Amino acid sequence: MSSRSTAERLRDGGERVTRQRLDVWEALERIGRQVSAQDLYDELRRRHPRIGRATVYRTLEALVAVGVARRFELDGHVSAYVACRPQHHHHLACHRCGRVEEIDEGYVAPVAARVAADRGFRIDDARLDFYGTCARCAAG
Amino acid sequence: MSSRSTAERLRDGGERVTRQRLDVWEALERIGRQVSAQDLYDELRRRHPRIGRATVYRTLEALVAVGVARRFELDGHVSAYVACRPQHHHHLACHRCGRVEEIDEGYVAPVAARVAADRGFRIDDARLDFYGTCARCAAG
DNA sequence: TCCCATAACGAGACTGAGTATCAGATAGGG
DNA sequence: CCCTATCTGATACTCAGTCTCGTTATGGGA
Ligand SMILES: [Zn+2]
Ligand SMILES: [Zn+2]
Ligand SMILES: [Zn+2]
Ligand SMILES: [Zn+2]
Repeated sequence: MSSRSTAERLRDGGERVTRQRLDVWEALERIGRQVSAQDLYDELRRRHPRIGRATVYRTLEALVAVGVARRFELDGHVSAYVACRPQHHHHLACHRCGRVEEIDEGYVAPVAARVAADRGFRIDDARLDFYGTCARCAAG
Repeated sequence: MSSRSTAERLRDGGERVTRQRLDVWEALERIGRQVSAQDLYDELRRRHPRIGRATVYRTLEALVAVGVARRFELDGHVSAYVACRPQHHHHLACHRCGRVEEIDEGYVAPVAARVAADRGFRIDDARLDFYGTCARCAAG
């Protein structure tokens, strides 16, 4: 169950597991696409009217830190978050419907290795994001 | 000369060429690394005390729009800008010294083609960014 | 199970990046 | 040179994100 794996991830990262953090995670996963922190906060308050604004923001960063969510940048300088496989960093985002698909690490690793070798760079992190129109939106 | 090419780029994009826009471009290029809009504004006011805050922000977006600069996201949810070859989108950023090197499109295009074919995605734009330590910082 | 140190929560104040407004200035085509 | 659409800059404003601090609750240890 995904909420259990998130709880374990939090514990492994030295973070406490709280009701609120699981609520945030559940909402993020249920939405299933990229969403701004503010919109997620509004959504959460419908089911959990007492949840705090700061808690949502803090929790989203915690989820990113333990690797089950990822922060994006939207147009207009606003952050958005998406539930995400741990350690996964590469995405295919449809800017029509907002759906985010994941890209396997295998596509990227060889490029990183070549760049590191060619430029003498020690690479700690990589981000590869493609933007376009998903198959479903292109059809419909 | 690079400022002339920037002027041409602005004109080609239907944007006017003003003294302030060239000043912003010149400062951005002289700095030669990623810089926040606020820091660039502070820097610009030393030489051009009457330049307006909004002008700097607007101009940076205009430079991005015509393809001679690129917007980054720094930690802490702050945008940073860097002078950039037109249409160039891929970078190698040293998080020790802030230097940004460019990555040739040739590294990325084959990956984009494979992803598009495998997933039925029509790709409009791609971002590939590597973060790590540059050769100079690793040595020193 | 109970305790308790410590981390997380929540209400609300605060910060500051970024934007809107608008009167005045200016680029640039005719 | 003129005219007008665009740009500038001073200022006010918005609102995403953070901080504070008193309260609550987790989770490890007795
Ligand atoms: Zn992912
Ligand atoms: Zn779509
Ligand atoms: Zn570049
Ligand atoms: Zn460096």
